[in-house]
Amino acid sequence: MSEQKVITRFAPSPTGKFHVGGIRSALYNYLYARKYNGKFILRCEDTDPVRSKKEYEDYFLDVFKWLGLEYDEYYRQSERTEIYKKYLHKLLEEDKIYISKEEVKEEGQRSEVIRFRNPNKIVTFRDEVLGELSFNTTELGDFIIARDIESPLYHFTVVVDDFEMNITHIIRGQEHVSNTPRQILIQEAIGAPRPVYAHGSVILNEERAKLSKRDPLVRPSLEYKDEGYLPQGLINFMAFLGWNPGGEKEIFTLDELIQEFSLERMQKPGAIFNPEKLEWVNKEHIKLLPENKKMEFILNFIPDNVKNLPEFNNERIQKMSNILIDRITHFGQIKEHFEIGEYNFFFTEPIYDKAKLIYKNTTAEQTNANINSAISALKEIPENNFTKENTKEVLMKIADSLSSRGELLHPIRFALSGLDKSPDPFIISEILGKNETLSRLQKAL
RNA sequence: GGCUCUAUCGUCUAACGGUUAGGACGGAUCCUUCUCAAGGAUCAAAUCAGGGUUCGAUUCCCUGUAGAGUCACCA
Repeated sequence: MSEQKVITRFAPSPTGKFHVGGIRSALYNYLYARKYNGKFILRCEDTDPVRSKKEYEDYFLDVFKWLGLEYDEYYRQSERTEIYKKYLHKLLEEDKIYISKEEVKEEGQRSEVIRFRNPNKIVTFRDEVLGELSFNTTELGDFIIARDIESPLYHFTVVVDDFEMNITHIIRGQEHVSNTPRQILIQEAIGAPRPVYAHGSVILNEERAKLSKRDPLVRPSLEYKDEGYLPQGLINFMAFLGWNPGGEKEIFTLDELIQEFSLERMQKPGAIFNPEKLEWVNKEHIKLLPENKKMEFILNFIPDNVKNLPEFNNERIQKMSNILIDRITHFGQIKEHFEIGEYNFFFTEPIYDKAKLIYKNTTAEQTNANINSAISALKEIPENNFTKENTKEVLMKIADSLSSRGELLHPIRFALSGLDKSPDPFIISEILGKNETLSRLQKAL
């Protein structure tokens, strides 16, 4: 017997902006399908006409595009009414479902719905992460599977579609375990085979509650894009929420995740979404970026008013790339840093309080003398060799001869940046270049 | 409340009967150029409790406790 091809699916409903929590299930299904050279199907579950919106469908489509999770097939349930109808008719004929008269208690309720004739049995199924699970379906009663023949409900459409699309593995969160027995009942009624189930851990917030829509943590996925997170960072982080490959390596590319992913290593206990860890993972992926990619991101996040500063130019940004990136965990922070003026001194002469040039309890005369000796030492360095290594060498020689290095280093750095906190004077002078450095030091005198 | 599931540092987790219970994030301390950042080093930090089973339990079983999920004419 030949191996059955793996087919997985992810089925979001377009009733809100697709949030990060959902990414993990999508990812697991994607990884599993790719690992076994199977198919990954994306299905838009838009059977609820009042809550489903086209804009939300476009939204999750954009998320998949951004994350680079490619799907092999795409379906919209709202376009499959005829298929569901066919099954509904068949089950009606077989008396496995029936049209039920209802007492109308609330506005909007129908006087007639379609109910499933519950065989009231014990349903037992094997879950790849939870083991064997058993439910008495009697308590479910004759649950409703369609409003009417034209409008089937979730449990029914899911089962029909999974059957029609030959889904072999259903990987989802444990919030769905209690849905499983009734879906199995429907499967048995339409004669569908039972797929492999794998119910992963629930993603929790800091309060240990399931991520809910109004949780500040479950932001719409694209906000992460807008804030300069890397898809590979978010993917790596989400993959590790409730799964891990066992080793000590933590930073994985998408391809590596495909290689490593396995159902057996999915976790049972709920996993708390820890934003700080995301920051770290994302930063690790930033470090992995090639230089030109880093530049691209940096440039995208520099505010326009900075780009209009007198000495702004891309070459200078290129030189600043390391100090910019050292200070961030996602690129949006570059924008923040520029917005509060952190780096303006690189493109325009700083304005500062002269008194602050003086280090601790040194005198103005000493400070002047120190700056002067720095100037003459710096002048010796050729313009085309004005590197941080060279400036460091000459400046440190002077600094070490003083009673404390700060007597020299502080006024130099401050004269260059005008800031209490800034990168070190060596890298600043390299970025500024010999002329600008000397001129700012001169001015400080 | 019913049903179902879960339980290792604060967090994500490793250890699938035998380890000084490992790693990472975060935290603390120190070092590395005055400051900031990055980097390096070191430290603190856990097997929910009680019973079994076993020569031996984080690991298997039971009870308790705690937590989570779910109980729609939503998905």
